[in-house]
Amino acid sequence: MDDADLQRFLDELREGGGRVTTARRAIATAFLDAGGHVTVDDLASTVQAAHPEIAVSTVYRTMEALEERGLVEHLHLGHGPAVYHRSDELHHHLVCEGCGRVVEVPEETLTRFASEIAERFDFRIEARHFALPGWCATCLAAPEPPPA
Amino acid sequence: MDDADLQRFLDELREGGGRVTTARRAIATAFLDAGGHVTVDDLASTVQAAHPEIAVSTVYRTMEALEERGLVEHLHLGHGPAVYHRSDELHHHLVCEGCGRVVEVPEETLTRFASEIAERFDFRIEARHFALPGWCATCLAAPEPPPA
DNA sequence: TTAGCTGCAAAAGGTTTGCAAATTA
DNA sequence: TAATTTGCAAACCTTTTGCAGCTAA
Repeated sequence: MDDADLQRFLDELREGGGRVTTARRAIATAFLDAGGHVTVDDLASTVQAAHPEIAVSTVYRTMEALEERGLVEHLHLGHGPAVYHRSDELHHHLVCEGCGRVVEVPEETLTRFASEIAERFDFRIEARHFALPGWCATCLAAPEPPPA
Repeated sequence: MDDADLQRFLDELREGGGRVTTARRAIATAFLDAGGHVTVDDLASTVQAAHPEIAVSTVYRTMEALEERGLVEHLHLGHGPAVYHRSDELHHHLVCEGCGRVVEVPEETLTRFASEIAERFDFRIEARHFALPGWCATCLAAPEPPPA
């Protein structure tokens, strides 16, 4: 993990009048160590190994605080819990409905599609908050392929 | 509502060894009357007006049975409960994260984008199960526009 | 000192499940 | 009759909330 990142997270927390506590330091560290697509539950387990007293609700509230400051973002991969990732990673996500595998696709992959939608439907697609579902090649070839 | 549709729903239920009960008839009727994008809760309320004893769990199980037979499909519009629609309406959905408005877009709107994704990422997008989030023109112009 | 956090426990939503009793075919 | 459904209640899972006590600034 990059210590500078942790520093930045904590600094930004303080800047908005927030406080840096043991829990927040531990959660931010766990998050940065994990490197993408972590659930609150993942973070809670990691953090609780060293600090069993840190509550899940604190993890929720800490991630919320980081999100308000624009440091992290959550997204929904499908059913199940939301995952968090650093907000400086601007990619979209494809999720296989068969195996759950996540494929990251660069932002600009959607550019043309998004402007088509904007033009025809007067609607600005902002597809980072929910993953695009579908089927990966492996699952398409598998014994139990997707419906239709 | 089209009586032929109800008939078809009930027939298909019977064909697979399923049974047609008072509850299922009432639920199917309520669904067809509603005409798209109904939650289980919507259906339960409608149905319970005449049959207070019909349980929500029965509505879940009935819609599941209809879905297994390919008559209906559920999709997730965002947070909140899933909605059901007839599976012969093959469109995609845009949902405004500001006001919740749902815009239906024809299947083929995604064709080019989907083949681009297929080619570049070996992944078949199947975006009917989750709506595409974004912002409608009204909310974009509103006092509190979307982040970023 | 005092606004801002924390832990805990409880609650809120949406959905699923177990089971005995009722019903359909 | 035998297999399927039902109603009810309880459980589940993720997330949110209330609140008294604690703590960073």
